[in-house]
Amino acid sequence: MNKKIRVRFAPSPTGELHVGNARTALFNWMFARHSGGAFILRIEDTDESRSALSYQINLYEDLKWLGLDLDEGPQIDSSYANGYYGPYKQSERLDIYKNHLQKLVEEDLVYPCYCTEKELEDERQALILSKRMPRYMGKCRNLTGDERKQRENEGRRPSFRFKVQPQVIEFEDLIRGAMKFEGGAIGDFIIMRSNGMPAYNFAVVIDDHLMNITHVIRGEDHLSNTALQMMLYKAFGFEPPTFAHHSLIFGKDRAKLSKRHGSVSVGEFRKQGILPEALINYLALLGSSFTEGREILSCEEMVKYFSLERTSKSGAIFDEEKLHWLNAIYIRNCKTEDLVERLRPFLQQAGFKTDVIDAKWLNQVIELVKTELTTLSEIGSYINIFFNDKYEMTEEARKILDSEKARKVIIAFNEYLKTAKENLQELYPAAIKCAKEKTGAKGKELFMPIRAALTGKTTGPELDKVFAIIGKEAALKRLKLATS
RNA sequence: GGUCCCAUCGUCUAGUGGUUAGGACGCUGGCCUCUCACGCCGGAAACCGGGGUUCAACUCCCCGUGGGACUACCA
Repeated sequence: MNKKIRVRFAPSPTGELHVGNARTALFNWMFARHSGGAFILRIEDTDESRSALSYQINLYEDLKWLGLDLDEGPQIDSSYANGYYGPYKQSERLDIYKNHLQKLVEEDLVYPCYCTEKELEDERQALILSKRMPRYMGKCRNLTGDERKQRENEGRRPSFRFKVQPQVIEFEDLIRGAMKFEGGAIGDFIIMRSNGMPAYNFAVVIDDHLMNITHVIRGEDHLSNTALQMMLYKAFGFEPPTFAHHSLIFGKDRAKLSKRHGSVSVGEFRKQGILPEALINYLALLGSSFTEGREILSCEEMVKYFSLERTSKSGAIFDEEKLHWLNAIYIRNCKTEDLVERLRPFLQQAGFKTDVIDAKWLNQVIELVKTELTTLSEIGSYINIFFNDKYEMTEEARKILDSEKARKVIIAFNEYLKTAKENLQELYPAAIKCAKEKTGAKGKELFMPIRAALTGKTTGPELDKVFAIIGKEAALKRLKLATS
C-alpha cells in the first residue's frame, strides 16, 4: 500500500520571502496537488537571533497572495488550518529534540563538546594555514567523565556532536539520480547547540520523520547536507524520505540572486505590480518545461502537467524581462473589471482618487490602455492624459504643433467642435472630416497635431477612442491651451 | 584545499544514437496603422574542449575546462 504523499516547505523566517524560496514552495505545492498529497508549512526558527515573527506573518501573506494554499502549518489566523502533526514551529518542539538527543546519548552515538567558539575558530585557522581541510578534529570526542565534569564546573555549557563514522553514503535523488558521497571528509557535526537549540540537520530529520514527510523537495544547496542527514536517519533507525534537489536561481552574472540584481522578494514583485499568476507561471517555467513546449499555463494546468523529472538539473538565471512579458500577457487577458480592481491600490498610490471616479468611465479608460501595460505600477503614466486638461506637453508634441499646417488643422478641428450639434459618437469623425477638407491635410499631418493637442503626446491609443473618453468640453479646453 | 552538483542560441528550454538541432524571451526586418502598444509574417543567434564506444554522436563513457553548492553552535 502506498503511503499518502506529504511534502513540506520549511523556510526560516529571517527575511522576506525570496523568489528562490517561493519556487521551492511552488514545486512542493505542485507536487502535492498533482498527487493528491498534503502540502505542509514548517517554520524553522531555531536561530533566535535572526528569526522574527513579522517575517512569518509576511510569509503567510505572500503564500496566500501566490495562491499556494496549505493543508497543515502553524496557525496564525483562522484561515490557516492546523494539522495533526504539530507543533509546526521548531521553536515549539524543543522537548522533542531533547528527547531524541537523549536517545542518541544513551546509544553513545553523540558526545558533549565543550569547545568555545574561539577555540574552534583557532583550530580552523590552524588547519587552513597548514593547508589541511578545516573541520572539527574531535577534541572532545574521548573526554573522560571527570574531564567533562571539570568543564561543567568551569561553567561551560556543552553542544552535542554526532560521531561520524567514515562511510560512503548513497541515496537516490528524484531529479538527479544516484547520489554518492565520500563521508571520510566529514567531521563530527553539532546537532544540538549549547543554548539548547537543535542544529538544522538534526531538527529536519526528526521533524520530517515525525511529520510523516514522504518527499523532501528542496534546493540544491542542501544536497551536501543530505549526507549528514542520512547518517542521522540511520542512527535513529528512521526510514529516510525520497529526496529531490532542484537547481538554484541566479542573477544575470551567475552570482547568487540578490538585491543588486533588482527585485528578489515576492513582496517586491507585488509592489511592482506583477500579477501572482504571472510570477507563479514564470517560476514554474524557470528551469522546467511543460508538454508541447507550452509556456503559458493556468495553475490547474501546471498542477496537471507538473513532474519532477522534467525539472532541469542546471541552475537558471532569473530573467526579469521574460517575467514582464508574461505579466503583460496576464494583464491583457485579465477581464477589464477585474483589472480595475487589481489596479486600484496602484491608482491610489499614483494619486488617482478611484472612489470618486465614475466606475464605468474608468473601465473604458483601462480597457483602452490595457495592452500598453507591463506592470500595474506603470498605470499612472498611461492614463494621466484622461485626467488632466492642463497636461504637460512632451518635446515631440510641441514640435508637431509648431508648424503652420498643424495650426490650421487644429483651428479647423476646433471651429467645427464649437458649433457642432452631433452627439459624442458622431462628433469626432465629423470634425476630422471637416479639418481634412478645410486644410487638405491627411494621414499623419492630420492626426498628429490633433493627438498632440489633445494628449500632449505623440503616442497613445486610437484617437477616436481617446476623444470619446475625454469628451467635447475637455477637448475644447485642450485645443485652446495648445494653440495659445 | 576537500566533498558534491551542473554544462544546447545572450537568457529559459525541447531533444534521450541517424533532426535542415525545435520553441519562448530579448534583438531585428516587414505587415497592420495617425502614433505607441497589441496582433500577424520573416531573420540573425547554440550543442564548452579533447579523447574514446559506434556504421553513426548534442545524445553513451573517460579526462580536461568552466560555473555553482556545501565545507558554521545559519538554515
